[in-house]
Formats: sequence, C-alpha cells, structure tokens
Amino acid sequence: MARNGELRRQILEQARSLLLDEGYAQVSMRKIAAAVGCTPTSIYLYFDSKDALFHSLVEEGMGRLHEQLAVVVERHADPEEQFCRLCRSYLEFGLENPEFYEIMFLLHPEQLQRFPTDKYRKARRNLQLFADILTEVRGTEPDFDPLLGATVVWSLLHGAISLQLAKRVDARLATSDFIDQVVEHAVRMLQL
Amino acid sequence: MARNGELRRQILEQARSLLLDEGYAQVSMRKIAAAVGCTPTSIYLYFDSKDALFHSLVEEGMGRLHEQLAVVVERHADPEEQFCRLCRSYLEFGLENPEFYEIMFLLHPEQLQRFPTDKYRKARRNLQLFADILTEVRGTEPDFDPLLGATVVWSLLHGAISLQLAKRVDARLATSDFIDQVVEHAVRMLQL
Amino acid sequence: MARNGELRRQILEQARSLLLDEGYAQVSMRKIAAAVGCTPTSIYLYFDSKDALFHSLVEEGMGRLHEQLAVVVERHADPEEQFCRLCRSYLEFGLENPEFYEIMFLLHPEQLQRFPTDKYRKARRNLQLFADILTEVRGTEPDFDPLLGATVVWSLLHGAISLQLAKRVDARLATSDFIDQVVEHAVRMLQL
Amino acid sequence: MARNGELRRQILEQARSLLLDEGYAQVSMRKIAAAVGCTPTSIYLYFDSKDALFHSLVEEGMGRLHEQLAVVVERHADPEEQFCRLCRSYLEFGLENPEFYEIMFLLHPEQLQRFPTDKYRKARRNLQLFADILTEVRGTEPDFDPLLGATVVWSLLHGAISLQLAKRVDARLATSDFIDQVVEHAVRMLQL
DNA sequence: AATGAATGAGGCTTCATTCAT
DNA sequence: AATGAATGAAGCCTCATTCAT
Repeated sequence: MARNGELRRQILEQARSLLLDEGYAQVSMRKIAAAVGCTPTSIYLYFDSKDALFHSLVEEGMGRLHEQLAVVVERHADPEEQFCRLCRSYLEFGLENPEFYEIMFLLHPEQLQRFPTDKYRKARRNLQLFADILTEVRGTEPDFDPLLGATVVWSLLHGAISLQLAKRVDARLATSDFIDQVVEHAVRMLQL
Repeated sequence: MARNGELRRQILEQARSLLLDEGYAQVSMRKIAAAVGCTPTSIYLYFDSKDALFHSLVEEGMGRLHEQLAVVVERHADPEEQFCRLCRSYLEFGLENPEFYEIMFLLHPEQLQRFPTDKYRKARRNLQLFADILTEVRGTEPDFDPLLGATVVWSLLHGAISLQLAKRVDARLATSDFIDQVVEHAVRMLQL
Repeated sequence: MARNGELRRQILEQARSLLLDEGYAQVSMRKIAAAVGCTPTSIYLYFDSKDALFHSLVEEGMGRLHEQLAVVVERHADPEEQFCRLCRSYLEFGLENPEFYEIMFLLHPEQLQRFPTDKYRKARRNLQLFADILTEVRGTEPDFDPLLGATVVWSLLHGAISLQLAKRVDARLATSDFIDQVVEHAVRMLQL
Repeated sequence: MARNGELRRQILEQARSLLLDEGYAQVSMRKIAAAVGCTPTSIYLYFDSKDALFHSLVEEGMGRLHEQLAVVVERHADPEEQFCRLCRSYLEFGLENPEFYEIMFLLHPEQLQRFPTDKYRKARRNLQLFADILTEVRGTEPDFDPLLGATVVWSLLHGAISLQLAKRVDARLATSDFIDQVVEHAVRMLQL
C-alpha cells in the first residue's frame, strides 16, 4: 500500500495512540489494525507478535529518552545545573509521553513477556548519566555510592511520574509546584 | 464444603496469589476458581463481579497499610523518629505485600473501574500521617506546604517500591542499602 | 415465614410483575426470588420448576379470562349485545393484563414446554362462548360453521391485542378508535 | 472453506431454521455455529452481534414480503380482486415462512433490541398497500379512515397466522377452510 | 418452612494468531 | 505487500437446579 516501512510506522504510531487513549489492557491487534486501516494479518508482516510490536515501542521510547537526556548533559557545563535539568527532562519525558513511559517502566515484566533482557541495558545508560554527575560531585566521599544515589533519585522521579499518571496526586496541588518540589528534593542528592 | 466465609477467604487469597504471580491482566475468574478448587460460578456467591472482588482486596490492603502506619505514629514520640519509621514501614509494606501494593497503587484506575471514590479517601489518611509530622516540624516556614512535601516523599517511597517490585533496580545494589538510602533521603524533607 | 400459601401467592405475583416489566426472556428464578425477598431455593418448595410456575400463571390467567367472559354472557340477553360485549371484554383482558395474555397466548409452546395439554382445553371453553352465540344467530345457515366463525373472530381479536402489545399499531391511531373498529368488524360475523 | 459469502448464507439459513425449530430464546450463537459446522467466532466475521444477525433476517423478510405483496398489486386491476389476493398472499407468506414471520412480527421489540427504527418503516409500506385499496374503494365516505381499516384487516390476518403457527387453531378445522373464511371476512372491510 | 452453598451448562463476545491466496 | 477466512482458547457472567441442613 505504501512505501517500504510506511505501514510499519503507522502501526507503531497507532499502537502508541491507542495505548495513550485506552491503556495497555485495551489495546488489541484488531484495534490497532482498525486504527491504521489495514488487516490484523498485515501487522504480522512487520512484527512477529504483539509482544514484538510492543518491544519495538519500548526500544523506540528508550532511544528517545536517552537522546533527550543526553542533549541536556551536553548543553550544560555546571554539574548542578546538569543534574537539575536532567531531572526536569526525565519528568517531562514521562509526563508528556505517558504511553511510552507506561510500556517502558510501568508495565509488568509478566505482561510484556520475552523481552530481550539486553534491551533493558539501554535503560541503564540513562541511569548512568545521573550517576556520572554524582561521581563528579561527590565521588571523593568514601561512603557514597553514585549508582545507589542515582537509583534513589530515579525512584523519586519515577514515583512522581507514576503517581501523576495514575492521577493519584491530590488535585489541590498544582502540577508545576509538584514538579519544582520534586526536582528541588532530588537535587539534594548532590549535597553532602 | 467450607465453613462460613471460608471459601470467600480462599478466593481472596488465591486472587492475591495469582496477582503476584501473573499480574492483574492475567488473573481471570476461571484461574482463581481453578486455584481455589471451585467453580467460577461459586465466586459470584461472594462477590458481585470481578471488579468487586478486587475492590475488596484494595480495601483490605488499605486497611492493613493504615493500621501498620498508625501503629508507628503511636509508638514513637520524636517526630524525626516517627517520620523515619513511617517511611520504613511504608517501604516494608510495599515490598512484603507486593500483591496488595500492586492493586492499591500500581493498577491504573481505568483497569480497576467503578471503584467507589470514597474508598480512595482512605488512602489520603496515610498521606496525612506524613503531612502531619511535616507540619509539626516545618509548619512555621511560610513557603512550606506540608501536603506538597508529603507527596514528594510519597513519590520517593512509591518509586522505590515500584522499581524494586518490577525488578528494575540494579542487581549489584543490596536491597537493604537501597532502602536505607531511600529513607535517609526521604528524611531530608524534615530539614530546612 | 408466612401463612400457608402466602409465599406461593407472592411468588406468582412477582413473577407476573416481572413478566410485565421485562418480558419473559428476562424473568429468572433469581429475579423472582429477589423481588419476593426469598431464596431461589424457596421457590422450589411451591413449584417443581420454572415451567411449572409459569403453567400456574397460565392456568390462573385462563380462569380469570373465562370468568370475565362468562359474566358478560350472563348479564346480557340480546345475542348481538352479548357478542359485542364478549369482544370488548376479550380485548380489554388482553390489553389490561398483558403479562397474562403474553404467557397464555403469545409465548411459543417450545418456550413453555411440557404444558399439560388438557389445560389448554380450558381455553376452548372461551372460544365456545363465541361459537354459541354464532350458533344461536346463524345456526340455521347450511354452510356456516360456528366454530370456524368463532375462530376467525378470535383471530381478529387476538391479532389486535398482539399488534397493540407489541407496539406495532401506528401511533397516529387512537387506541379507542382502533378497538371500536375491531369490535365493529368482528360483529359483522353475525351477519349473513 | 467456503466461497465468497457462502458461510454468511449458511449462517442466516441455520439461524432461521433454529428459530423455527426452537424459538428465538433457544437460539444461541453456539447452536448456530454448531448447525453450520463452524466456530462461534466465525459468525462474528459476518455479523457484528447476535442482534445484527437477526436484524439481517428481519430485513430480508421485510423485503421478501413486500416484494410478494407488490407483485399482487401490479398483476390485478380490480380493487376487490387485489385486496382479496393481498390478504391471501400475506397469509401465505406468514404460514410458509414461519421463521421469518416470527422475527418480523412476533418477537417483542425488547427482545430484538437496537433495531434501527427506519427499517420498521418498511413494514408500513406493506400496510399502505392495503390502505391504498381501501382509499380507492371507500375513500369518499366521510367517517372512514383507510389506515384504521387497514390496521383492522392486518390484525385479522396477523391473528390468524399467529394462532395457526402457535398451533392453537382447533385441529378439526381444515387449514384451507380457515384461510378462506379469514379472507372472506377481511374482504368485508371493502363494504360499506 | 426455608436456606446457604454449590454446580454444570451455557450465554455473548474478543483475543492473538495462522494459512492459503 | 497484503488480505480474507477461519480458529481454539479464553474472557465475564447468569442460568435453573440440587442437596444437606
């Protein structure tokens, strides 16, 4: 019907769109096909299975996130500035790409089975960006583990995104205030 | 076959167990019935629907968590001690009752539909325990919002549990170190 | 719970009520029990099966209809007056007791299985009331069969009720006009 | 397995056949599939739902009936002859296509839900055929309403078919005599 | 006189997937 | 490059009914 890979692109796009609109449990091959305007069968020309399709989305999301974070690190010299912006950028990614964030970090491993473990290693590169700055700033402290510190910060950011996406943050709190406060608290990891 | 409510108890138990093993999407009435050793029909003697069954689990979990946290607050006088123990207790609950934690906080509201909104208000009581201590310690600061601070701490704790349950924390980090570090970082919320 | 037969009476009453409100297909033993305020099991104390319950209703309806029609015949002397009133009374019964009429005459025999055939003979007594008058008026005509004539009249009345109950009569027609016209046409059977 | 639309045709056919044998309430997707020799799933390739399937039958029946009646009107010039044949043709359709007649006119609207209202308008075209002749013959009478008269005739024909299909007509009456008598009585509507 | 507990059968429908074309 | 036809498994849920108490 279209140029090489055009349909593949559309499938991924509609899958993401459905994911955003209806949640993972409601996304089926049929619905994706209907949204794209092709047959369910056609999807199997480009993806081995439903899992494989979603793995592609995970991979794409991982790439986008890393790219977005890497740019931040490049653009700023001051470690604290870098760290602060890294946090904001991560939060921003999660809140503005809920469908990516959901399949990347919120879906149970059991739901998204058979995901090649090595692809999750890409996720670690992102964590390393945080750890690197922590090493730079607090690396000399004998009892400080940068990887551990980065994981704690990640927990905070991830928790904030999760609660926000699940709409469990009290409606009286302004989102921007919440984000500011999260970032402010995350940055404290740079302090002794 | 069973004494009063015995089957009901077994259903809840197996539902929780399946939830833990396979994730919400994989839990079906049929599987629960098979695990319990009864007919799917029998489940409907005790629960109006699948949703109702899971709502019962949510409610039970909410009750357990609140009880566990309330005890902590009663037993300790020093605010910082209270706060620290609250954090530990919350983490402990999440990590030791993953199936409860999942349905309570990880499931999307859309997946668990029609949940009586007022039952979620119970969840807020837990958040209030954190907020109360923050008010006690930092209430005089003009620009400090205890509810906001408590939500940030909650994000950290929730994120830590989520990542741990999803097995996304680097295996090289000892869980006890991770928890210590999370609590230590959370407690910083008490400082100016 | 109550005096002898009291519950039995309530069951029949609620069954009829449900029949009227929701139609035969929607009436279940459970719903009847819920409406009465007893257990589904209790219904089986008074009726052998769902069929038996409905057969009782059919029987009751047959009795009521016959009583209503018999009164008409007794009260009037003039054959034409009798016939006219019989028709009106039959139409009235059908339109004012739709739940009885439905189980008595509209339900498929397959749906209401195992109905003792002899009970349907009661229905013939009603037809005979019409036939008797026809015999009285036109009995001398050589080619006139009163039973046949009565059945034709019955068809008209039954059809009118059926279409009305199924809401298939054009809404622009006033019900009273429709009934008048049906009776007027039925009465023509008395004429040569 | 089957040629284009072949399975669809078989599904409709078996659905009709089951309808005839067991009545609407007893017809299930599973039974239809079993009768056809395919999977219940396959039915959903051709019909969106059980309702949709039966709506197709209704529509087909409406078309057939109208076609059959329209031919009668075209073929005869004399109004009385037309009317007489219309009645016979309607009766014939009902008695020879009981399964069509049942879903078209005997099923309660509640049982066959969500039927596009405009399709019932087709049914009115049939009624209009009767009304047109009545207008032609008795249109000048001031107190005669052709639509009302047609509805009365329809009641008679419909009632006759209903009783016959439900096997409630006395077995001693020959069907052909019954039909003759019904038609004869219907035709009286043409007289003053 | 009534119930609580339980069930086997079956209701409609959707799913991911395959295979021949 | 794409599809039309088909399926087996499974989803939630309701049914009439039985049996021990």
